Amino acid sequence: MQHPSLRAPITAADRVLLEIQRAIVEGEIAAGSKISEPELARRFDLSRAPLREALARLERCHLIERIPNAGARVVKLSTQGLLSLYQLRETLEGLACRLAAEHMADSEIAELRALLDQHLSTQRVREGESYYQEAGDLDFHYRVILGSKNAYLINILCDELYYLVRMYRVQLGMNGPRVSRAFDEHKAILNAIANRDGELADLLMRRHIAASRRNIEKQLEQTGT
Amino acid sequence: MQHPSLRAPITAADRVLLEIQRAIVEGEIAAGSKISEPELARRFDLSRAPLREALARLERCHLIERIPNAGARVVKLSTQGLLSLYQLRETLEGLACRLAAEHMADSEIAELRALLDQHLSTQRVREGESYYQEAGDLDFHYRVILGSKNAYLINILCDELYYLVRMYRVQLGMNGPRVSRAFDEHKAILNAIANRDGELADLLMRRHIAASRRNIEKQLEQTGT
DNA sequence: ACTGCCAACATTGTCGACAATGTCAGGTGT
DNA sequence: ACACCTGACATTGTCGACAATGTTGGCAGT
Repeated sequence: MQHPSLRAPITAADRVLLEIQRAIVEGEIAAGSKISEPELARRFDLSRAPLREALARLERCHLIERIPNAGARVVKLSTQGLLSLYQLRETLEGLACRLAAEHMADSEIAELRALLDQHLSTQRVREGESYYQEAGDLDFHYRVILGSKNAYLINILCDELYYLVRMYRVQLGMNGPRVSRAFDEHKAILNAIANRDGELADLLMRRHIAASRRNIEKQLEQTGT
Repeated sequence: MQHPSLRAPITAADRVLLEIQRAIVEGEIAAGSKISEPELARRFDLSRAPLREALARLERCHLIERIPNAGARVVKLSTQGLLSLYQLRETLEGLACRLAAEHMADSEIAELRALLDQHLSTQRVREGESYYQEAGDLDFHYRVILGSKNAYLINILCDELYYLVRMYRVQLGMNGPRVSRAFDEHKAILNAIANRDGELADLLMRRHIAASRRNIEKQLEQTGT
């Protein structure tokens, strides 16, 4: 019940999992395409045993769907799926914020504030360079989630849902939008947490994610169904 | 992304998964005890490959915890864990209720009402026989969750969290409490859903689960840490 | 020409053995 | 007596091969 990056020993299954996760999230393995165990085993030069272990975990984070005796497919992105995913995110990250306002140590809050200031400056320097914003946004959300101190909540958001979130953002080209707006919203959320106002932090986070959802929905409609 | 009971082909890993799940939930395999792959393989008379597949899914529903190269242990019940679990349940099932009020078909609502009436009568007949209450309560919650029509939400609650919920209830001997109260609360929730009042249904479900949590917490404090 | 059956193929599920890692008891040195 | 090292043991991770299941193309019958 801890974040996988913390688990010390790295096995072959772990390595191939990270590679396939990245490949799927970035679209290198196309959404909706079939997964062939023998093919992937050759490609990554290992046996099917650790590969199947990796596939089990990919299913856990909703990146693939398996049917017994029939194989696995990469998930397809859809408006319906995006809506379901963000409905959950709004509720869960709202809860995370409320709990973070109760449980985060003062030192953690200070670090988070420092992080935001740092992001702000790098963002001004590299105007338009959106990768930093993307990574920075994730970093902020991760810290708040971890601040909730609820192991199940952390597991669900960080290990099971966020890879999918990233997949939607990357594959729909969510590169440089909402930059300054998002920063302001992050700042407001942080202030609410610092004031130990869980209710407000909850509300602000839900709005923040709802805005993000509308942003992606717009993009998805333009791109096609 | 569907409830496992719907997946047609049943493999050896599926069978042993169900058996071990039951054994852990009912305490036949003690909480906190170490899991030995060779031992379980002998006990269920199969090879370690499908067993490891089953263990991967047990980890997914938080019944065991694995450490690479070191083995797996059955989870230990704790007040902290119970609190974390129920914090999540309150929020998630509240959301499920709100969505169910929006998405459940009239026919589904009618079936749910029939189910409640049936439970009420059997409960009156078999006063004190708590198994039916336990099963009936789960049945009610499952139907509401499924009524949300949110695949991710359904997956998290039914496949990842509810085995643990049952484990707490069974091992703490939550057999016959809160019977009539719970029925009334279910009825009120159903009415809110039938009236398409998602906000009220959300609130009532949260209260219902909070009451259940306090009930179990009391039991846990009496039993020990 | 179309439908239904059938056989050959490819893929997934399972198995037993080997390699790598972790654990623990016993011994040694201080 | 205590801490550390060491080596034998047990367990987990990985591998290649076999069995079971699903899929696909071709053939026969209507």
